[in-house]
Amino acid sequence: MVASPQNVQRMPRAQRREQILDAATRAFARTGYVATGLDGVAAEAGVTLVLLYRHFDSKADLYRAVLDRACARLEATVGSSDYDESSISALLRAAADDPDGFRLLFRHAVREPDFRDVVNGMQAMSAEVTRRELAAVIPEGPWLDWAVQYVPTVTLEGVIAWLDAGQPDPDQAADRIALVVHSAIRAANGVD
Amino acid sequence: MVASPQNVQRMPRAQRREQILDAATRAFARTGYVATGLDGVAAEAGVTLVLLYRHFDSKADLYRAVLDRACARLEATVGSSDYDESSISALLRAAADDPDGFRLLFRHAVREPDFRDVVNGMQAMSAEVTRRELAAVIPEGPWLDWAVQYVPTVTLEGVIAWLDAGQPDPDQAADRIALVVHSAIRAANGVD
DNA sequence: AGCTTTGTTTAAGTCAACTTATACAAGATG
DNA sequence: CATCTTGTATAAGTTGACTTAAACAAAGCT
Repeated sequence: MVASPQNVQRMPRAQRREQILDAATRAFARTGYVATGLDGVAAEAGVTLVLLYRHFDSKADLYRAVLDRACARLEATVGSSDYDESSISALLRAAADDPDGFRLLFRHAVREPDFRDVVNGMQAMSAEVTRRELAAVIPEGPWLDWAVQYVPTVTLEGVIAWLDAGQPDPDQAADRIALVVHSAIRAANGVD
Repeated sequence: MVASPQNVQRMPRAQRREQILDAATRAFARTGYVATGLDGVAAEAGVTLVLLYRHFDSKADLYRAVLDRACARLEATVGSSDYDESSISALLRAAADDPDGFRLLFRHAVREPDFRDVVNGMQAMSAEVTRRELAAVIPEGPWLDWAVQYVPTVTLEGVIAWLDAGQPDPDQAADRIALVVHSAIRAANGVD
């Protein structure tokens, strides 16, 4: 005989799916894809492991769904805007709206070869756009390469540090991160 | 009957150990602890899987040895110096001396809870020293927290980007990273 | 009331990666 | 030459995590 489950939280399918995605985002944001077990995800969501498989075909499928949603949210807030002043504000807004997703994308997903393709929609922003913008200001050579890698990192890490610091005044934050970014661009052109 | 191995590279035990550590550092630097298989490490070292176990008790043991050596090298070059101008030069020198170890420590090991303790000898540098230095310049509050996390990251990512850019002129690099670091500190105090 | 949907429990299957065991080949050394 | 050390090859044991299956309970809708 099977014990009868008390206090089961029933939910329409779509809503449950979202709730699982929320929990999975939190869980994966802590330790990334490989090191995070589905046990942990299920526990975080407060449901059974089996239920996960009623909503997603596999671990990879779930992870892709998590990343896709995080990407979609990010792009909805940031858009394909050029890499100008306002885009830092937009990034801060996006990070505040979905902190776990933001951290997941930029602390883990970017270094997971199997899923890099999902983030490529934004590596366009991060790499190609940046290079085009920077190439107009920095002469060809190793220091341009340096800046192309460094500037996005400085931006994103500034945002993440802002999240971790408790999200003080977003407008100030945008100005301050912009200051650092500009100094990085100036640095790539030589100190003097 | 067993095929006779041709062209076996014999080596004194200590030297083989170092060679394995080199290969393991490269392998782990690519994908971190969990996602890197001992198969891959053995292949990278050009030896058999079984031989790994003649030198190290387990995967965790091997990884610890790799991290310990990378830490030791880093500390030998950087020392427990204060966080002043010269320490950026020292970091660049250390990174150039052991690029794979450097990347392994600061892109992977810092986010692997099971092995964080190994890196703690330098989280002293990264966290405590930094906080003391910054607390003298930045008023208590969320922006101090922001800077305490952001400044070390800006420093280390600057170094890694420099590695990836082909290590152009170390002296220039030190000046340029210092410029960005100082601008981050200034930013934490407000833009104006 | 009866059917569908959502959920649980329990159990078992699969598979990759870590780990250990055994036997053999060949250089180094006294 | 005898022996120790370094190395390979092959096979099997172990474990943890992903995955599937089956049976049952209860909420919700028609």
